[in-house]
Amino acid sequence: MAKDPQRRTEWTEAATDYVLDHGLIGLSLRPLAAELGTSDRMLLYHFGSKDELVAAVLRASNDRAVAQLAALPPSPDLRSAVGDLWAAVQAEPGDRCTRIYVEAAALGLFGREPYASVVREANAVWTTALVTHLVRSGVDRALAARAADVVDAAFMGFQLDLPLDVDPAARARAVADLADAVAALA
Amino acid sequence: MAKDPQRRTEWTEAATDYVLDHGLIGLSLRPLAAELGTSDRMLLYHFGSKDELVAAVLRASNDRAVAQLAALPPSPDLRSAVGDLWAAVQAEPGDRCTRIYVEAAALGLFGREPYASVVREANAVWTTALVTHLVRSGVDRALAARAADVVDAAFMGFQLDLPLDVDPAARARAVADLADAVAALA
DNA sequence: TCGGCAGTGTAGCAAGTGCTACAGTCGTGT
DNA sequence: ACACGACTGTAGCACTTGCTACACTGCCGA
Repeated sequence: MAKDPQRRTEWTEAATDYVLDHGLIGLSLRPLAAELGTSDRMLLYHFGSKDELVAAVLRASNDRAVAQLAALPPSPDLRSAVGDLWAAVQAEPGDRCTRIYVEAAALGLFGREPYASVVREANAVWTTALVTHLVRSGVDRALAARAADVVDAAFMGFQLDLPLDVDPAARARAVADLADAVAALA
Repeated sequence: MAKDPQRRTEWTEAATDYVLDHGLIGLSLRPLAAELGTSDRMLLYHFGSKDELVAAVLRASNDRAVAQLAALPPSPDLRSAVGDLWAAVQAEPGDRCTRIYVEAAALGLFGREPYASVVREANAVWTTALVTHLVRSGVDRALAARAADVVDAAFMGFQLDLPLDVDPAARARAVADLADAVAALA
């Protein structure tokens, strides 16, 4: 489809930045192309279709988020690992990746492609990253897998509420409660 | 704006059914109007704008979901209350209301109106309903409020993963884990 | 009887969508 | 020198979007 992989990867990164800023749901090729200094024509030429562009962007965004998790130093125990993970998820610049993931998941809620498929991939990779961090923090692998499922779900829920600007203290307490609760699974 | 409140409420309910079936994100007036046996012209006349229509639909959807929660008989304790709540959230027809809520929250992620405002309202009402059920189930009010925050977030996360058709047994285990974890907060 | 007004149908607008047809410009291999 | 293929700019297509202008109907009060 595309012959210049260099240009394609450059544009994928730039497009990811753009989407992270402007959101995924209303995404349209022409404004994006203008920001990249090109035209919708060129984006379609190099990516084949908007769907392929979106898929590439979502994968890139997910890669960034996972990389940020992987860079996290091990935590002393499960309880503090939950807090550390939330801090990592909330930290620039990965926080916006999670936001995009949530948008993609919403778009895939009714099975629409390519969102559903890409979200399925991304979710698997993301959950693995969570488990890996827990294991690195000394948590038993089986427990880590179970804890990760609960923690992942709760994180996504917190992320959905973020623009509601709930009291930050309340959110911090909720995260602490989550950590305590999950730690009690041991 | 609209002079015939009867017609407006009828259409609100019918439009809610339609949105519950087809999703909120790609919603367009003309197909919706066709399904209701009218025209986009009429919808705009009676609702004023698409945004007002959407707001009405979201409120109606949320009302339904909350009603389903309110109809739930009290649970014996906090732990089983979490399981019962999840069963209620998952049960027809309220499950689709949660899905729409997730879509609306995603649409409001970047502050876009009317989604952000309506989601803020809906979230408050929904959380209150969760707390109410927990209190009715004999949970201390302060604990119920904290548990509800964690449970709510986790539920939304589970909802996001639903179309990924994760292993049902794994999901059941995750819900059970959540219940155990939250119960440990006591 | 008549005027006004709520309600409705028809048609259309301006804007934006993803995508494509066509023509051109390069650099490169023969 | 020439042809070929990769790449790109211009223009446009067919379609959808929310919304509106205009004309018309019917009912209700004066």
